Amino acid sequence: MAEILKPLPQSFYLNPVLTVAENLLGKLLVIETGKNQIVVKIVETEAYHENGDPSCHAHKGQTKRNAVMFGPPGHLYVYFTYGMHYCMNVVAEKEGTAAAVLIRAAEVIEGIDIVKKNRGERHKLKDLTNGPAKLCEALSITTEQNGISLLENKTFITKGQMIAKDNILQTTRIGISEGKELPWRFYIKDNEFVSKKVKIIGER
DNA sequence: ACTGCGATGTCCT
DNA sequence: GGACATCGCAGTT
Repeated sequence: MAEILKPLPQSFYLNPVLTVAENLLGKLLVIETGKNQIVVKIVETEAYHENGDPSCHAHKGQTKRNAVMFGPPGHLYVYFTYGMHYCMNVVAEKEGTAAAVLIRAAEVIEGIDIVKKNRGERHKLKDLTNGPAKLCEALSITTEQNGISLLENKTFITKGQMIAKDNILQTTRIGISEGKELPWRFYIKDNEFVSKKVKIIGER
């Protein structure tokens, strides 16, 4: 590899979850897999918080499944859903407060061969990682990784491209039935790896 | 382009 | 027993 990549400090994740969600855009997620590594650029995120957010898994308090969300920031919260899919989140805010950012989509920077192998060769490039469960499959993330630290050198997030405010769009979240009105989804404008194009009312 | 729907297992009430 | 922070495929316009 060309350069040394360093994990973001825990202080990055200690911020309010909406701040973390927005600031994660453009950052690089690095997965070391044996002698290879996969690097992806985060292009779409959603924030979830135990307070005021009925769609958050921790909305009704701590359970076995959501326990990691209550733990220290900078760890991975992975859950299984729809009988066949995994979704990955980054735990934010202080220990004892349940808050996390769902990584919904990313763009592969390095390790495309491994990603194609994980996802299946039939897919088009942009369909490899343009959704939360697709991303987990691309990176081989399962509940085995639930709770791991992002502050060490195996799986971590590092500084990437700075995204100008003008190139960040904020909308309501996708695939939930409660808390629909909260504009807690962030994505990079015009990025082709974003999971869903949204019709913005009033735009031509 | 969009719409509907089946697959499938775990957690929580 | 119901819900589920989804995906891929088939059918339609």
